[in-house]
Amino acid sequence: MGRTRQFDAAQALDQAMEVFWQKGYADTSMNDLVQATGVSRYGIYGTFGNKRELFLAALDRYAQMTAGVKMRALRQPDASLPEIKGYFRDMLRLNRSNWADMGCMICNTAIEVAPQDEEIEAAVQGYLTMLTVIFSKALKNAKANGEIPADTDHRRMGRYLTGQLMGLVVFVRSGMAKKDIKAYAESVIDSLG
Amino acid sequence: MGRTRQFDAAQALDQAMEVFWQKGYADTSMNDLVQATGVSRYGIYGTFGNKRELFLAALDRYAQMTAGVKMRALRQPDASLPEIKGYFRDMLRLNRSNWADMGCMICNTAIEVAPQDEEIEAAVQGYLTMLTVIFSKALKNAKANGEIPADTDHRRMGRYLTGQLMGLVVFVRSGMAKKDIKAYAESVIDSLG
DNA sequence: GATAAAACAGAATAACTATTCTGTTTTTGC
DNA sequence: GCAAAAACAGAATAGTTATTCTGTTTTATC
Repeated sequence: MGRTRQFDAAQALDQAMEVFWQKGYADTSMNDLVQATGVSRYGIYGTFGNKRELFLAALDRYAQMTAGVKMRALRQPDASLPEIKGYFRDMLRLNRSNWADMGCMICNTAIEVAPQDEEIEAAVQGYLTMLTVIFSKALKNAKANGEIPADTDHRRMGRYLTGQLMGLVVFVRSGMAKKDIKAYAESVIDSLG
Repeated sequence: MGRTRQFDAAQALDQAMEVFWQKGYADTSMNDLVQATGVSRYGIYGTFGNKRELFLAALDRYAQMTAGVKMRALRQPDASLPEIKGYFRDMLRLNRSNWADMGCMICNTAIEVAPQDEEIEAAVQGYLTMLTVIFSKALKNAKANGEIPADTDHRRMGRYLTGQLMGLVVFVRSGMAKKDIKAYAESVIDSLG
């Protein structure tokens, strides 16, 4: 018995994620979240715990979305160099969409929250490792295909690409001119040979 | 006439800079600044205006310090490839110092504040351009010395290095394991040939 | 339809925020 | 030493914050 819930928790989480992604943790108020989700305080606290736990859930949702949607092609078992290059090219196309200058929530969180919260720091490390693993696997395939030199350390290069991606999303969020961001991304792509 | 100031404004600015660098803008309170600097509210407001103006001054101080101290060798008129590589190697040494995991204040500000404040966004762009110019000049010398191919676009490569540096400082601030950060930095250095 | 359980909207709380105000102390020029 | 100006410490203010509480409404089961 009891009244039925008036909102969709998954949808509310998506909306909360977008606010946290855009404004960061400290600058997002519970009021912002109530407004953005249309869910009352009661509903938010009852469903997600508190602000910090909601943030953790939103961050995880972001990582799932990134891996599941934006990196779909890159995560195919046979993905190799073309998919890596395609990913960096797609970033520039997304850059013209709604997400124009929000950057990457994992990177934003690494900068803003990780130094002050061990659990969130550990989560960020996990997501960064996930990115590195995704790149590494594609690089391993690229090596098998002869697309890159046979003596490439694909793990190390995977981390190298993750770092270059972080540079890209910093540029995006910093408000840098699109042409300069594009030139940077092309440098990354060109470096892959 | 009038009472003499009891504090050194330059020193207070340095201390404020360190707090902002570590905790970011939103999470630093005026109380934090009063405590860290030992200067009263009256002194801070009278000398620096308000929190935002103090932050701008601290950010500029940081950029001057970075360019003037950390990049001293790189800014010599005849600096070339060895100085670039040396800079990335030095970053790892600094990484074991007091500034262990604070990252780069320009990057932190790009992520946290730039999207919400046009003036600060413009300042960040200026500092990022400054970094790119410093790298570009050294790369131009490297080209003249035959250390890198003659057809290198040194401006573009300068920005590429700035982006890779941003990736590095994101890793540092994220709390990544030192060995992985080191491997990343070595990848950057190796990419220079 | 009655009842109990759960969800609701929004008021209340307690702590914190940036900034300003107040009364006191110190200093310099006379 | 006196007076005025400036700097001081810290109280006061007005606003915001995350979280909890209160009273009302809705729902599923009997």
